[in-house]
Amino acid sequence: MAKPAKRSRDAYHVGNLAPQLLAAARTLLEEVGPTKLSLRAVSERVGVSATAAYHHFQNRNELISHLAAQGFAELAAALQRAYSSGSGLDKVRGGSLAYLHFARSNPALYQLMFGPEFTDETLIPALQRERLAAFGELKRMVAETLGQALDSSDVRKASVAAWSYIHGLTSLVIHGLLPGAAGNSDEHFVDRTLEGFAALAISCSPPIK
Amino acid sequence: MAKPAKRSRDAYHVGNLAPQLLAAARTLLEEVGPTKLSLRAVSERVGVSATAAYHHFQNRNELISHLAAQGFAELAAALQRAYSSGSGLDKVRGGSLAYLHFARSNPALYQLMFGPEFTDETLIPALQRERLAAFGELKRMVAETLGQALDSSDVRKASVAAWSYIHGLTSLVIHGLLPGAAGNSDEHFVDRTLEGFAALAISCSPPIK
DNA sequence: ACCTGAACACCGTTCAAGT
DNA sequence: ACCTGAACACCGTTCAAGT
Repeated sequence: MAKPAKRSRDAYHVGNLAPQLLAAARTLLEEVGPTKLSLRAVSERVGVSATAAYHHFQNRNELISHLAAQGFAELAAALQRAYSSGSGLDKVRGGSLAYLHFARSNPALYQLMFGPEFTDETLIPALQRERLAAFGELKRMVAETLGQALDSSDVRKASVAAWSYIHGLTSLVIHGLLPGAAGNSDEHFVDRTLEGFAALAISCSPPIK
Repeated sequence: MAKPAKRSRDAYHVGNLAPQLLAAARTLLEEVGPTKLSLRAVSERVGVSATAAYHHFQNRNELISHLAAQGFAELAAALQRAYSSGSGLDKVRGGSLAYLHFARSNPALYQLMFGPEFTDETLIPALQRERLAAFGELKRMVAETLGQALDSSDVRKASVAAWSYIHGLTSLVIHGLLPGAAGNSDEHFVDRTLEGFAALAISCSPPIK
């Protein structure tokens, strides 16, 4: 709320610098984009020296890892809120809308979450955990629409399929690869692609004898 | 083939520096990843001053734009080669395999192609053109499996759906978000997700009366 | 026309020193 | 324990000067 005024001289020790840095990074992220988020700019915005962050995070990667973890936690929560008791299609549509809406509301964060900085196996525990939690939420939805156990083979396969679809659509929309990506509603994209899948499913299923 | 030996003093003018820079950038890209590809490192590898590139490209963004354009052109070619005259499912499977195989063979390039550097509308013509050409190839495949005209509404919707699916799957595999992403074959991922969609389609279609 | 070198404004990161 | 300042090795980019 308040502007990030210069820290007064007597507040040499901050006490809660880590969360302040994360908050500043979060807003800066959406301002400058995922590739141009710099530790120095974050520190300056908080009003602290350029190297202060190193007493709370190992390096830039650990800072943005926490940002990404935060993003997955919020995505999981959004999916949970989207719980729908309608038909199978209603559940899939509801979840897809919640997913796409979260990403379009936090485009830079979403790009960061699936960005190239976290490809290797050296993920911090928080990121690994929240990522799994978000995917777990998706699996729960799929299990319900299929009416099968959470750990069944069908649910695992269908969950990866559903995640591929909604992540792919989201990614294309956010990066502006779809014509009119800016002007159209979440419902527009989700409903049209769902119709597209239905058409493909009919053409791909072997003719019923 | 040959090592990028130091340019001899008499070759002050190179003549074809632009393609040399692109070639060096392409190999460096896969070595260091899409975010850490630096103009200076590319120039050094070619054996030219750090600022020479600015006589052939406006800036770093234009250089990597050409790289991305190259990537989309190769992706389009790969999809074209994957032409399959089998059933609808065969066509979708063949195209998906070609797509995923291209991306897994050029992971950093694929990440660059869909990276955050090209979100705005200021795309260079080459990139816009090749991107459209690649998507056109995908549309052609979808039109054939649906048995409908290239510009029909069904084909447009199903094409975005298909692109969402395969881009999403590819992205998840490449970024290592899927368990065992490294060890499994292209066929494994494509066949399993295709089965997953089939299961979802059955649960989502309204009960046949 | 094509390339270089010095210069500027940035980065991430380290380390000794301050409070 | 927590933070700063100077320092190092990098960046992208500009601009005057060299060939």
